[in-house]
Amino acid sequence: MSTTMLIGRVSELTGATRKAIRHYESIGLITQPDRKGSYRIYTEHDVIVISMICRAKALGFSLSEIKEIVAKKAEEKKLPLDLVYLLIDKKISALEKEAADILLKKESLRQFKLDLAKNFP
Amino acid sequence: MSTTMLIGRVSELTGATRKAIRHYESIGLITQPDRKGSYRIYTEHDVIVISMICRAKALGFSLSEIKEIVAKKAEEKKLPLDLVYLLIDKKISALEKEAADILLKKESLRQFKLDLAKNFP
DNA sequence: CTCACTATGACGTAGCGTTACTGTAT
DNA sequence: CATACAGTAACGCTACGTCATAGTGA
Repeated sequence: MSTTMLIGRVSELTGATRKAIRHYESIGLITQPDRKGSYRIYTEHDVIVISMICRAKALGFSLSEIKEIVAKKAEEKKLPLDLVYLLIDKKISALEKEAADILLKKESLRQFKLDLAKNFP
Repeated sequence: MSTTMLIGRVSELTGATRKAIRHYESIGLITQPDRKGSYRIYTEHDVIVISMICRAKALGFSLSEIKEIVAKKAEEKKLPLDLVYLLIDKKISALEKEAADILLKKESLRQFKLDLAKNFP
């Protein structure tokens, strides 16, 4: 028999807020849990799933990207490694572009400051 | 007498879309222009202001930050240099933090990929 | 009449946060 | 009765994009 818990406990264990957890449910990212009366009842498996969602989010994946992976995993009954690798590589490329943009912005800002200092002494 | 123009021309000159220009007006970032019938009439000064908004946005400033500067400028009747410098420095610091976070994420992604390859051979 | 431009207004986006009010009792 | 936690619904946020519909005439 597995341990079950209410949403508050899941929130504590995963770091996701109760609101976030309900949100994931509302967009179909996680399955609708059983209810005890009106209260949602979660299992340890739910905790694992939600924890992985949090981890993926921290790595920069959007909920729709995560949903895409979850959907394909359910369909193929195993983690779609090719898709995951693809998304990771795309994410890394995007991050590299972001980093380059940040450098450019920093330089622009420094220059802008110098311009101001020169024009408004 | 100064040149006047309709919103489409302003859009061409500044790079801001017509929708964006109306949006700036709706949030009070730019003043309401005169109308010829129902059409908004802009001056060259408006073009300058909107261009600067675009530039500030490209540097990473939010519309509310820009509005803050514009408001104080109107109040003091000159560019609030101290505020501008402060915002620029804050922006640079934020960018540096972003850059550091990006490096961390990239490393995490690479590690995650290695973990996957190891656990799903 | 048509073309090109303009106007308003409402809904959509991402990912929840924040009330606001009500129901439940592991 | 009070407390702590659960529930739903709805608006807020950022900066516009995207229709839909209608008016104008540089």
